[in-house]
Amino acid sequence: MSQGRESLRVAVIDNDSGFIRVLTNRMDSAGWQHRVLATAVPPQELVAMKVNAVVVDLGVMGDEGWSYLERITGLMPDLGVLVCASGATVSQRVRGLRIGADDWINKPCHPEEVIARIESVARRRRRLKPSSTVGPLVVGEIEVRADQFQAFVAGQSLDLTRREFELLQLLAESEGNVLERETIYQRVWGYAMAHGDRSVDVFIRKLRHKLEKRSPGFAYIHTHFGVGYRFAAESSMPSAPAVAEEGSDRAAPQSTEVLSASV
Amino acid sequence: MSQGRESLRVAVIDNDSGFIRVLTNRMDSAGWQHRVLATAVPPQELVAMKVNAVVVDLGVMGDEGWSYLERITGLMPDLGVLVCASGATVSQRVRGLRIGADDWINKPCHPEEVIARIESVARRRRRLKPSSTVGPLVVGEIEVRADQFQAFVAGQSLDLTRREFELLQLLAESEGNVLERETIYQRVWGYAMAHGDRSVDVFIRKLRHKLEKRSPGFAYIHTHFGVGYRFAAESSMPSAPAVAEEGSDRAAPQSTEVLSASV
DNA sequence: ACCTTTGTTACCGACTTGTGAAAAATGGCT
DNA sequence: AGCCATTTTTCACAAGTCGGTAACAAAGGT
Repeated sequence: MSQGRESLRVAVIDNDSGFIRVLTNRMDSAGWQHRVLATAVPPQELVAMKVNAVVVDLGVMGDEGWSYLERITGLMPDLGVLVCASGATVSQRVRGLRIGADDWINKPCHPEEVIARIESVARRRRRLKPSSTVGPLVVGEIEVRADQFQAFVAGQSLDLTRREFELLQLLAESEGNVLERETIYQRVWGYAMAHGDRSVDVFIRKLRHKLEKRSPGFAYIHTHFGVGYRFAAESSMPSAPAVAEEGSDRAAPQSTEVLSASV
Repeated sequence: MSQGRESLRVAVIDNDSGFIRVLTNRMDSAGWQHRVLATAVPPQELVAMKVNAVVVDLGVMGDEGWSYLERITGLMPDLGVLVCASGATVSQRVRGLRIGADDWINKPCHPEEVIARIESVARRRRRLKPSSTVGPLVVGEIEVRADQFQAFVAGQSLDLTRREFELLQLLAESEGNVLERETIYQRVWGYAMAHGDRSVDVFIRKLRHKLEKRSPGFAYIHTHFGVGYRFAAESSMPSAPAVAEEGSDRAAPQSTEVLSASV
């Protein structure tokens, strides 16, 4: 499992240009995605950005600062909040932490410490909910559920083994794209594919078989000769129209019809 | 506004008597349970104390400090760790945070701020609490009662031991989801699972046995080879009608609407 | 035609899990 | 303290399952 150093998404709410410049530099070299905001934004917007943590200087908001802090910590308990303010007293820091901030560091401060504290806060937050963030993935009639390590068609399990599931998950995630064998092997097996290794082909066959069993009438895995494989739900019925993408409503081959609700 | 201020359990590893006196005073008035240790104790002992957080002065351990810190953060990812040391440099603080400390505050510091930071570090507990406050948990024929540390079928106790109950409770709470052994061990035993440890398997067997005794005709614990276990009440009778749950059939997806168009 | 790439099947060894029992630890009791 | 009953952990072995390899067939490309 190569979960370790995942790139964080961080929002910075501050207008101290010097501080921002050096901080964004550090975040860049750490490979983090970041967004700088000169002023407070509505909490909804922070949600939409899907950030793991937010660094905020309460100074930019004046008296609103406290209530803003309270709002985002109350609304988004999973968000890491690091307050980074100039010349705050002990009682101010205590107040901020009590309200829900995860950490507080006074300026002037070393950017490396800010980075380390963001990491720490994000690490702590992530321990909370490791899995529930990933919603089920739907392609054609297939539903891939990471929390179950399984895929389903109309509620019926495909009985995939671990490797089979991981392969299907990778394919489903990159729906529509052609993946070369080397890429697939690298991402599912975790290391480079030896020359002449046929494991990918064999597992593709196993997957095809199980997909066909539970969802006949669709072809999911398409071979691109000399290149690799592409995953896409296509009707294999000669007379039926092509795709089964979301939104396409048509008569099902069997007696059961599957409607996919949202993206 | 701090509602369910359940008393935290905190261990303090330090020998600075003045600091300790004033800190324990504050913890007492906050209603926390605490234990002061003049020297480092084996991580297992911290596990046994079931503390939510530990405050540690790396000074008391000399060079061992770093490795000790590394050990406890590695072994107990859920433990809040607040380092509280005298005159640490930025790079030392960064190193500590990187190793896994949740926070670092330099002495001399105001005890109220230490209290607030401990709270902040331990705040993740809030999430799990509400589940225990709600009524007993029912899955299939099984009723799990957290207030009694027992589970029942038709009013009959399963005679679970403490560990058995905790394991069953965890499984029942995450009904339908596959839990990996490492996760189970981490959440029931409280620290990281050693490689090759079979305790989870053994207790799963014990649970299965007791569940089978009191509730035959149902299969509750399902093995996912190479992954872990999933808890769900499924009728083991071939012809018998299904579950006493809201979903009428097997592990069913929630995000997909299945419409049967049969005549 | 020729060679290369992919499909398909069967099999064996390695690893995972089930199972019972012994050993160790825990906790109460006198 | 020592003793006993219960619980937890560890161990060894049995039973299963899966993954990767090899070997051959089929299909695609030149």
